[in-house]
Amino acid sequence: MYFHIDPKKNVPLYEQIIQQVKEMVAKGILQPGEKLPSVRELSSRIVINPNTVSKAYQELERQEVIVTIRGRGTFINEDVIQAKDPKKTEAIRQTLKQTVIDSHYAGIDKKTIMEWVEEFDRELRGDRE
Amino acid sequence: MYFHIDPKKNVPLYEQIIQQVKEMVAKGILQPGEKLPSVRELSSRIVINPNTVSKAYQELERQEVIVTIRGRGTFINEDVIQAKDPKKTEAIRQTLKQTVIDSHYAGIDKKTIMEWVEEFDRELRGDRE
Amino acid sequence: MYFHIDPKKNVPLYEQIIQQVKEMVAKGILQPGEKLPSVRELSSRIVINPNTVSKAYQELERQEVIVTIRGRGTFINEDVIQAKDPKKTEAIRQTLKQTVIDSHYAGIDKKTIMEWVEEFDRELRGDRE
Amino acid sequence: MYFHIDPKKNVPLYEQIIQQVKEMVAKGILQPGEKLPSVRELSSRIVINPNTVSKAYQELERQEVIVTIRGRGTFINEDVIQAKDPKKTEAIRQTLKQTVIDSHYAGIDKKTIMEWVEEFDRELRGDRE
DNA sequence: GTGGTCTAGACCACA
DNA sequence: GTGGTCTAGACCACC
Repeated sequence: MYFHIDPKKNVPLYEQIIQQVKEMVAKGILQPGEKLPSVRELSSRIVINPNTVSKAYQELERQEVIVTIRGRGTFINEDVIQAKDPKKTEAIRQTLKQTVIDSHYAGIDKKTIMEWVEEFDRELRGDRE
Repeated sequence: MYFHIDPKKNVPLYEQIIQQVKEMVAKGILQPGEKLPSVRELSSRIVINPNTVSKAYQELERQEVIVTIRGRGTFINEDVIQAKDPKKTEAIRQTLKQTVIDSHYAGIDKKTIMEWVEEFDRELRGDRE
Repeated sequence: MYFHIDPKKNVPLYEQIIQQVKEMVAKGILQPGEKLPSVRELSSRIVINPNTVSKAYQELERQEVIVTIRGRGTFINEDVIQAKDPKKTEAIRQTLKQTVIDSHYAGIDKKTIMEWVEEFDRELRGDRE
Repeated sequence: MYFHIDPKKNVPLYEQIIQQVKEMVAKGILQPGEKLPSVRELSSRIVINPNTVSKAYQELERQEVIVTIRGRGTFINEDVIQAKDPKKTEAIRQTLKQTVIDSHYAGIDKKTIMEWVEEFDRELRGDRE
């Protein structure tokens, strides 16, 4: 369970933590019920301010990816929610549209995009379902 | 040639302009050599600070999507560059990966993603190639 | 006499115990003079730290809901106090106000709130008075 | 548009801000589209750290009570959402239940509770609908 | 030990 | 000017 945080990216640090936890959960690297490192531990491990880790954990809890139990720690939620939120869906659609346009300018063809989607999807679902 | 700018989105205004110009060029709505509205005209039309439009145009010129000819105006570049920049490619790959993960949490399956990619790609290339 | 403790709730564990004891007393499920399980017994039954149970009992005793007789155990107080504490009254008023506001945002109308109050009140008083 | 923040309450400062904004919006004191004081202004006005105000505003935006426009400020949302979230509804029900129980111990009868609900509800809806 | 809140002060992107 | 992010360091409630 490794975190790769890059302060040089323009993605906020707390957002990078969120993304990586969600990725690890989706891939099954983090199992439901499993304990996450404490705020203090993770913050010292990736050399970052505890508040930043805390912010990431709170957002993850809001998204129901993790649950925090007072005085005990934070844990991966037992049942991962897959709520169909129309707004969220539209946001993803727009991001994807922009990605396709950007790919066009970067000389990446549709076939490559399709292969990448296959690859990422396989990483998430292929090995367990 | 219509712009849909939404200040409520968390995408910066200048970025929204950039995206829409690039989309219109990629779709062929804006043809090479075609003249863009002046900074002042566009800024008054979409009710936005001229500096913001100016920033968007500067960035578009840096990306070689448009060219500015002093005293004449700004125009769509004659040949759209499709440079294969490894950094840009990797950035797109990462964005796509995150989109696939987000889709997983939003309950959007691979099939839907694939269809969307098809749809967006068709909009860009289908009608002219 | 069952306890339903949920560590995932953001209500502290000791507070959940307090609330449930008070509810059972108010409903008549726990009768005046009745013996409560010992700290050790209850803590092992609901799988919780004994200190947490102890804290709940101490607070219940402070509120004169229960009394502890050294060497004999803890018991429901013979006469439930209904002291009119202006501070407490104001606190309840404020909580209720916030609940009405939250209901407004949650799309719950006044009628529903009234029905719920009726329902909860009936559970407390209806069956015995 | 006055804020009454009391650091002595055990309700977090940022939560007090959230509650008061929601109350003012529900009462019509703050109209849709109206601008809220900037983070810096409000923080200096109620003598509180800007980060605390910022946290309150971000949570209010998440709840779609306000919208923030980059570089311009924060505004009351044009259409107040009244989403029926079962979890939220259940949480309100539980809070109300606890309030009724607490009222029982405080010697407050059902009639008083009903009157208070009437009073608070009138403040929210009575004057405009 | 755990996470939650708050302060003070800094820097940055955006308009 | 606006809000967003991050750091450093403190205090508190809970378990």
